[in-house]
Amino acid sequence: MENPIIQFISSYIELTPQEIDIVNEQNQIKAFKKGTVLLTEGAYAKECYFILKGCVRSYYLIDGEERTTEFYTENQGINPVSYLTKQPSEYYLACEEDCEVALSSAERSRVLIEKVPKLEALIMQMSSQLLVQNQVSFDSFKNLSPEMRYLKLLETRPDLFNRVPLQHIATYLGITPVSLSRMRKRIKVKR
Amino acid sequence: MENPIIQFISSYIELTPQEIDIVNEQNQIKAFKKGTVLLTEGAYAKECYFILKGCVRSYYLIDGEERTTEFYTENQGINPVSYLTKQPSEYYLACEEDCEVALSSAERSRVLIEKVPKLEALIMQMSSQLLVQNQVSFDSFKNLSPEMRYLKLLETRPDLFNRVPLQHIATYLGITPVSLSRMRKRIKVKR
DNA sequence: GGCAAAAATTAACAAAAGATAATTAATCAG
DNA sequence: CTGATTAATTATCTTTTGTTAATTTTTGCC
Repeated sequence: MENPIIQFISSYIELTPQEIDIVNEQNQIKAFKKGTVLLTEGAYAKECYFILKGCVRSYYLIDGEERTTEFYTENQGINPVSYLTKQPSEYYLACEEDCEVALSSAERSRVLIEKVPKLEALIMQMSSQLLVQNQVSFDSFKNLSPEMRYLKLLETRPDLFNRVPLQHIATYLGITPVSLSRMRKRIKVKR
Repeated sequence: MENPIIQFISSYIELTPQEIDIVNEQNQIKAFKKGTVLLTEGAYAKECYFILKGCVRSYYLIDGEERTTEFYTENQGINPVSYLTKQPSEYYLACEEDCEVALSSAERSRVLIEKVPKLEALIMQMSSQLLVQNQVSFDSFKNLSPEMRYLKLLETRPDLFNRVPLQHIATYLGITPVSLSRMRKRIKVKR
């Protein structure tokens, strides 16, 4: 059975057996226990991630409160802003479940692209795709009410509700946990 | 006096006179009157833009209401989602002022990169920068209240308030024009 | 299994936003 | 300059969210 990264790459471009070996060589996989903090506010992100298994949450700490901005799950990549800008991170990354994560660094990405040049096109494509996704998400967030955001999340990522505490989903939706709880009750009564 | 695109590129990488000529050749500049719609919902964006002068607004039409998602002004690039995905656009692009805009297309970008390969690195860098900006904007939007978003916009882009109607700023901030008007009054009274 | 900690819900009240309608102000074309 | 159109404000009322605190439920650990 092939590893998930090769599977992922192969769904975009064809890799020769030699190239698969190279990718696997450059590949570092680590396991993290639930609760592990991968990145802290103020720290410099030295690595980017690709989730093989589990769930990682990004959040800001504002007035002592955690404000969730994203949940990353299987087959999602994390390019911390701090990793891209080389500035101290403004947010945290923490494992919400036991995780298996593939790690890469600027240095290792460089080597990998050097050895398998056609990966560069894929990376550019993914980067553009990431931008699109982010933009679409932002637009959708702005265009929807909290209640519609909640209902949409229920449809698009129902698994999240069994994987992370509701309070984190609340701040992800841009509301307080109390408000989410109230909203859920309201919705139940409606039908 | 050099044209703004050359100036812009030169602030990142060094261009030889020959390269400047090539860039200028591939460069198409158009003027649009205020009110011109550059992209319509359902249409396929064939071009991307770089604003030399003026202001372009992106907005969705939802239940007959315009919901502004971005204001693009001088030295900002516009990569419509539709341009990147080759899918019909979900939003509109319209000139809020008389504009001067540099246009590019997939074909022309390809030729340009072929002739000036070092531009590819710049484009990748800008793409990554765009992703960062978008992510930071989204996070900030989610972490701030409408009032704080308004105050922040006043600080970071005060020019907008003299360039576009408040109603569009309102939907950009994620609230209704009526609510913005009320908020402005509230803030005045406070001090 | 039972205890402690964390999470979720509920209640009550204040603050802000949405909706609708009416009024005032500003803009623009002839 | 003026009338017409568009934008902005104000008022009123409803709905939703924020805040704080108390209570119930769930989770995790020994």
